Amino acid sequence: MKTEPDTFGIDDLARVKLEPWSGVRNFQARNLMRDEMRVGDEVLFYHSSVAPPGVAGLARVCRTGVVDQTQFDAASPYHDPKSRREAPTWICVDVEFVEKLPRLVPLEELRGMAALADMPLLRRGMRLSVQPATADQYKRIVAAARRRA
DNA sequence: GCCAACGTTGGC
DNA sequence: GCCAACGTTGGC
Repeated sequence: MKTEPDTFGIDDLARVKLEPWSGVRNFQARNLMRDEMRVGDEVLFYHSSVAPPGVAGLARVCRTGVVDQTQFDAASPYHDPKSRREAPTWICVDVEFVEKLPRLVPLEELRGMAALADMPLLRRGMRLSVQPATADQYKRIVAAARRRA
């Protein structure tokens, strides 16, 4: 899951412990949260729009089928006037803090890892804020962070 | 700040 | 349903 640390980063998640992943307004990303994620799924917490971008920490899906309340909030930048309460358009998940990695694993380093060649994150033009990763990719990134802390 | 990539919007 | 225009994302 990608996030801009200036807005909400791993330190913010560490502080609040649990956060509804609201504000996602892309159907593909919503479908991943709504249809693919399960309680207990491990999450790579990725910091974007900073130098350097990279995986900063770990989180976990702790609730699924969460109605994104910002869609009904007229004052929110994520307000969606077309969405109805009886059939909400935007469904997300709650994520809980697991840990801040001992070091940020930069995007550049991820690009250098052969085992990650197929990760959507590394594809050109990939902007999705929620993306799948395999268990193997997850383990390798965590291992890289611990190997050279 | 630039710009490539890509999603969304809206005219037709 | 097509597609050009536009807006956003996000690395650099």
